[in-house]
Amino acid sequence: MPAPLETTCLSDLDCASSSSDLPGFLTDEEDCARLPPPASASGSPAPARRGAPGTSGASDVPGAQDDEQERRRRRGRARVRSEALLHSLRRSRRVKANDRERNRMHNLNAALDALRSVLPSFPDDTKLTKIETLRFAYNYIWALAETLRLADQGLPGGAARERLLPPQCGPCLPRPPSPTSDAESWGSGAAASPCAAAASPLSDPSSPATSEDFAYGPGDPLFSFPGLPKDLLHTTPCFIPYH
DNA sequence: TAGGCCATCTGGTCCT
DNA sequence: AGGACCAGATGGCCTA
Repeated sequence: MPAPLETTCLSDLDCASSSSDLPGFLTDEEDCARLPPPASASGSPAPARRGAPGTSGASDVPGAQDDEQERRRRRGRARVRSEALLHSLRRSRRVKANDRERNRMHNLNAALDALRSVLPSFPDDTKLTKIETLRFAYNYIWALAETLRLADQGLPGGAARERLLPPQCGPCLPRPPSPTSDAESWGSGAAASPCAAAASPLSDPSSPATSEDFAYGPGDPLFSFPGLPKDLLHTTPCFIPYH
């Protein structure tokens, strides 16, 4: 019965260490089956390990009944050993998998940090969350690409914006294309018109936008895209989708 | 105290 | 078979 392992292996470390000394593995159950009841309650565990398997005194007891009993005991011990082996094998694989997973997540976080480091920084050194970093990077890349495109066209910022503005929109750029079809997570669900969310904060600074509208409003450090034409900066509410 | 963010563990699935 | 990837669960920490 693997019960002792199940109940004692509460942590990975416990189990990892217990699996390392497996070759000499002997469960408490085996010890109890093999040994006579201890004379005192505080018997040291060392004596329990004495005697190799098969060297018990049962063999010098004559009688088929005793033989059968001994066979049954051996079968039981073998089953316990194989189950424990299986359990500890699974355990050590799990521990290794956990370790790999941890490393993988650390690498992912390192890559995220590298991404943060090339994004425009903020005066208050606010660390972007993971999701903010990804969204901001996406928008930032889009904004840079847009800037390049305008530069290629040789258009001044104002004229360029004229061409960019959708007719139904005020001071607003079209949103960057969604990287996925999951419109909800990129905030387009609420804004069939890309300007819907931005209209309020732009027209009325006293009523700041909620996080459902967009994350960063005019004056927010996130507006400071290096290299972006100034007049384009004021259009950013529409291309910083959130939620 | 509730909610957000994060790290970690875990089991399942896919790939090599 | 073993590793990579993924998503769900859980618990800790922090902030409004």
